[in-house]
Amino acid sequence: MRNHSLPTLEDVAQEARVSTATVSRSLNSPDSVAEKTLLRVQAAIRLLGYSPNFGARALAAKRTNTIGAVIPTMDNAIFARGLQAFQETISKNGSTLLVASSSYRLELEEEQIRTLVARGADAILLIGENRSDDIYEFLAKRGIPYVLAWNYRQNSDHCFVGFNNHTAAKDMAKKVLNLGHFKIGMISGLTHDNDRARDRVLGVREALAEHDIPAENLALIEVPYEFEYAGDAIEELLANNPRPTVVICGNDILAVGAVKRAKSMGLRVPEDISITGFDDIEVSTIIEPELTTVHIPHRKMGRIAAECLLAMRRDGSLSPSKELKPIIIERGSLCEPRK
Amino acid sequence: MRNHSLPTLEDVAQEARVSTATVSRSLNSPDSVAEKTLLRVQAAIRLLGYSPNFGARALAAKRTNTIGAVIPTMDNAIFARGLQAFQETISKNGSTLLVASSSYRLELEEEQIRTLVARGADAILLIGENRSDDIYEFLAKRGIPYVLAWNYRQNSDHCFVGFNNHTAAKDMAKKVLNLGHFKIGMISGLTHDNDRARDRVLGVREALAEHDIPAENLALIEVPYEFEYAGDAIEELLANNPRPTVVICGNDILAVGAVKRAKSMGLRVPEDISITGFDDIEVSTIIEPELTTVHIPHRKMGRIAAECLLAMRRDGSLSPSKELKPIIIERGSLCEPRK
DNA sequence: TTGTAGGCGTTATCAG
DNA sequence: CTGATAACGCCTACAA
Repeated sequence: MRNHSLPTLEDVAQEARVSTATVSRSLNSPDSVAEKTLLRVQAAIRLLGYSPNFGARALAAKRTNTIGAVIPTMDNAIFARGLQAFQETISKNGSTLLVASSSYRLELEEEQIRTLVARGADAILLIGENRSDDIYEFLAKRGIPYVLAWNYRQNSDHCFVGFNNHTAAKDMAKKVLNLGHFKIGMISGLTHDNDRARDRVLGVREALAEHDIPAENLALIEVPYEFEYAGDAIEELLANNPRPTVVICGNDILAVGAVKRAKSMGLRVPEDISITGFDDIEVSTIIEPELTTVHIPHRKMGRIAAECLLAMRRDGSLSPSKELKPIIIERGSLCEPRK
Repeated sequence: MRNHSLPTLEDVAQEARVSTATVSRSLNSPDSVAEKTLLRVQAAIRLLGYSPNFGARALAAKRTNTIGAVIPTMDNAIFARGLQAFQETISKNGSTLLVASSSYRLELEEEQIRTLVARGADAILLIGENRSDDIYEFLAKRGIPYVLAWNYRQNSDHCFVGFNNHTAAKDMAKKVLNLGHFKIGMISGLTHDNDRARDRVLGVREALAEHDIPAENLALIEVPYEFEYAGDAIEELLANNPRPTVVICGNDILAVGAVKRAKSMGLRVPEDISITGFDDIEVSTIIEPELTTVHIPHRKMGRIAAECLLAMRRDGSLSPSKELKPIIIERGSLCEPRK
């Protein structure tokens, strides 16, 4: 298992009886090489099983064709679909994807970003906008373009590719309120360090305010994005008096956990308690009843984020933000409150 | 967004009034540098905001500290949990993970592997063993260690970190048969190019044979790992006469799809039709009834695979294979056939 | 269209 | 413990 010193540009050059420069050109701009020469070089490359050395190439060309992404977690499906689309677009463009996950922890994310950059990532995908200015400065200083996905803001210096979490959540809340719900529970993800979660809470709050429902009518619990926590949370919410008739969840994972627990407590969903989700990931149609939730076009978001990033790297300029429109999907987990 | 030419080793050396060699040593083997000098160097590094250039480092050191992984898909949860654990272990060791997915396509996988290697991956995680010899030769020739996960074979030249799909599926089939089922349906993933799927089918077949059940009693359908396909498949199976009393599924995704469709056809699971899964991913406890399935210790597998890979890279020798033991988890989707 | 040659930022080998 | 200095493999003006 030793490193039988691989063939280099030089070896290929000798084999093809040309200079290393010509071999390099055959690789990077075949058009500028004579047909005959090109063929000879390619033959030599195949014969020797040559493939370029990444480090050397990165060093000389000052780019790696590598794009980094730091996502909060790979453990559940929230980011899976979007990331898959992102990666497909990236590799279709001849670049590779470097992934790291931060476990929703800011300091870890910062470290991962720096690592990716050190590893030569020449563009980066980040989730949301919530991180220290240091990092943005760090990236700016190195001229590394980045896209912030899963969120959207107007008039920002950043390039967002995502959706307005605030209005999306607000729309869902309005739908809930229009149905006649008056006493509301909400299970949110941890809002500390998470702008998406925070915006969703604010959206719900705003909807209540506009419907002249007192803020005390909203019982809010924050938990990590895990089934069990959501279960405990809904149990707590249901212990309130008067008990809420609906529980708005910050995402589908939480909603599924809440539905499961509610059912195991002997409640019927949605007759006894309505529950709504957010994201429209796979599980939302596996649970029974299926979740009424906010559909996010994850694949589209991933693809567009990739396109923006590639464009920014290519042109060296800031790409305009792209806003995607969430849609509420009505399935079975939300209905009118019982009289 | 300019590239204000970043500080180099040389800059740091000047600032700290030492040679570049000393700076390099301060970074890579701090112990071999005098306390005083070290402090001066570190101060300079901080002052200048220096961070080493990856390409140059890779070029000079002949290693990248990058580990690659090619998985069939990131789109569903099958590999998510294991990969997350893999990545955690990798990064705890100061290496980074490079991920690519092959969409279950062999030629794409080959391309991805070559790309990862070209990108400087100095060790690689692969799923299963089913690929051309060319690739194994390619890796061997470059001295790049690899681990094959999600499968296990004895007396192999490869390092496997996984489980015996054959016996795991066979055990499940035996449990089914011992319950008295006699007419069996099976929904498998596409076995072409997929050794895990193939082994699972073989395991089921073998169990039948040992129970003296004629091979014709097994109705087998192969489909891609997607809910809808599984739904169509079970519909087809249930149209058989006599109809099977149980459907063994190649994984949980298929099982969930099958359960959903069976229920929507008005059948009760498991009273009218038993259905079993494989993997024990999240969805298996979300569907109702919860899936009786084969539990695979995904996180453990990911962690161990990483440890093996790191060891192989460190020692330059083949690491022994590790076998993990699947366990059948009994939940509600399997019961005795009705008389 | 092709070749020459300098340089990219580190590491590693030797002396000192 | 520290400092020169030669690789490392490729890219890219610049020349021819």
